[in-house]
Amino acid sequence: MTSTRATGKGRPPAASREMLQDAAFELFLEQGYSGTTVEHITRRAGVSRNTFFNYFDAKGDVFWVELDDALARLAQELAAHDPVSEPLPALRDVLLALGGGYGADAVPFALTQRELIGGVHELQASAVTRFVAAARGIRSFLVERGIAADMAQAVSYAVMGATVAATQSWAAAGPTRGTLAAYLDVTVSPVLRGYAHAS
Amino acid sequence: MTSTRATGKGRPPAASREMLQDAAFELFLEQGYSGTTVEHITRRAGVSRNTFFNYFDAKGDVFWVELDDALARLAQELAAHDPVSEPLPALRDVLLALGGGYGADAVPFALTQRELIGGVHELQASAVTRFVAAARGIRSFLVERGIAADMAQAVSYAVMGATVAATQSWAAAGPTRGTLAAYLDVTVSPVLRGYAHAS
DNA sequence: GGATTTGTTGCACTCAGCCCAACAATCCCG
DNA sequence: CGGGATTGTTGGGCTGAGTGCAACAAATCC
Repeated sequence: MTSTRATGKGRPPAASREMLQDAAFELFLEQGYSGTTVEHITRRAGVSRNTFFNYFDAKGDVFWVELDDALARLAQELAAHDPVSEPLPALRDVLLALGGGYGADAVPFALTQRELIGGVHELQASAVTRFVAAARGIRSFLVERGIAADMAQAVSYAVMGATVAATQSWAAAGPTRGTLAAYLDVTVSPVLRGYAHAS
Repeated sequence: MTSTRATGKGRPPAASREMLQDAAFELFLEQGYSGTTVEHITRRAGVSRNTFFNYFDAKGDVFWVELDDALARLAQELAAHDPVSEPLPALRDVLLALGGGYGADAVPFALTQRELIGGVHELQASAVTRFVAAARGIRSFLVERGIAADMAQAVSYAVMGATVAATQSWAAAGPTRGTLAAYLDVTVSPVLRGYAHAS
C-alpha cells in the first residue's frame, strides 16, 4: 500500500512522502514553518536535500498531503458520478459524501495550524493553487452536464469558497464537532440553492 | 495626485509604483513573467534593484496594483455604508456599485493575462492573498451587522469566489462587454439569495 | 556478470527577499 | 548661508527555494 511499485526494479526508495511529511511536521511544530528549511527536513529524515524535491515540487507542498488526497478523492468521485443526474444536487451529494468520511477525530494536521497558514504567504498560496485545481474539476463536472461555462465557473468558485469556510469552522469546532458533512451542508447547500433558481 | 507627500521634505523619490509597474508590464509582455527578474525591471526603470522593494513587498505585487486599488475602494465603501441596513443586500449594493465603475474599456492589465497567471504559481498565490484579505473585510462587514461568524465567513468566501468568476468572464468577454456590474449581478446575487433563505 | 532501471547525492547556479550601513537630495530653522 | 533632520536610493552581503546535471548506488533481468 505504501509503495505503488509493482515490480521492485531499480534502486529501492530511501525516502517517501510520508517520511518527509512526518519530519516536516515535527519541525514545523518545533520551530515554525519559516524557521524550518528544506535541509532541516531532509536531515531529520536522513536523506539529502535534493531528495525532497524528488517527492515534492515545493516546500509548501509537504503541508498539504492530506488535502491533496481529499481533492484527488473528490476528482475521482466526480468522475464516477452518474452523468445524467441533475448537476447541482449531484455536486452537493458528492461533496457531502466526501465530507462524511471526515469524522470528529480525522482533522488533518494542516487544518489545525490556521495561525501558521494565515501568517505565511507561501502557505496561503500553496493552499489556493489546490482549490483552484479543485474548482477546475468541479467546473468540468458541471459543464459536462450542460451548465454554461461562465455559470459553471461561478458555481465552482463559490462552492469552493463555501467548502473552505466549512472546513475551517469544522476544524476550529473542537472535539465535539461532528462530521465535516454537516458543516458543508450549512455552507454549500445555500449556494447551490441560490444558483438553482438562477440558471 | 500621484504623490501623497504633502510637504516635499527629504530626498524626492526617483521611482514610483507606476514607473515600476510600467517597466514590469513591458518586460512581462516581452519575456514573460518568469523570464523577467526584479533586476530587469529596475534597470529598465533606471533605478537599483533594492528600490523595487521600497515600493513592493514582492515581485508578484507589481502585477496587482490595479486590483489593490479596487480592493481598497471596496474596503472604503464597506466602511462607509449604513450600518443598520440589511447586510446581504447591502453587500450586493456595494459590490455592484463598485463594479459599475469598470466599463468596457477599463479592464486592468492583469486580467488580460489569464494564461500567464494560470501558469505561474507565484501569481496565483499573490492573487489569493488579496482575495483572502478582501474576504476578511467582507466578513467583518457582515459580523458587525449581526451575521454569525461562521456564516459570515462562508458568505464572504463564496461571494469572493463568485466575484472572481464574474471578473474573469467580464475580462474575457471582449470589447462588447458592458460594465462589470452586470456580470457581478449574475454570479453574486444568486449566492446572496441562497444565503438569505438559509440564515 | 553485464546491462538496465530507478533512486540518491553532490555541486553549481539563479533569483527572491531581507538587512544594514553609507550616501544623496531636499527642506527647515537659525 | 550653513548646519541638522528627513526621506529616499544604493551597494554589499547574506539565506534559502528551486533547477539542472552528471556521478554514483542498489536493485532486477537476462
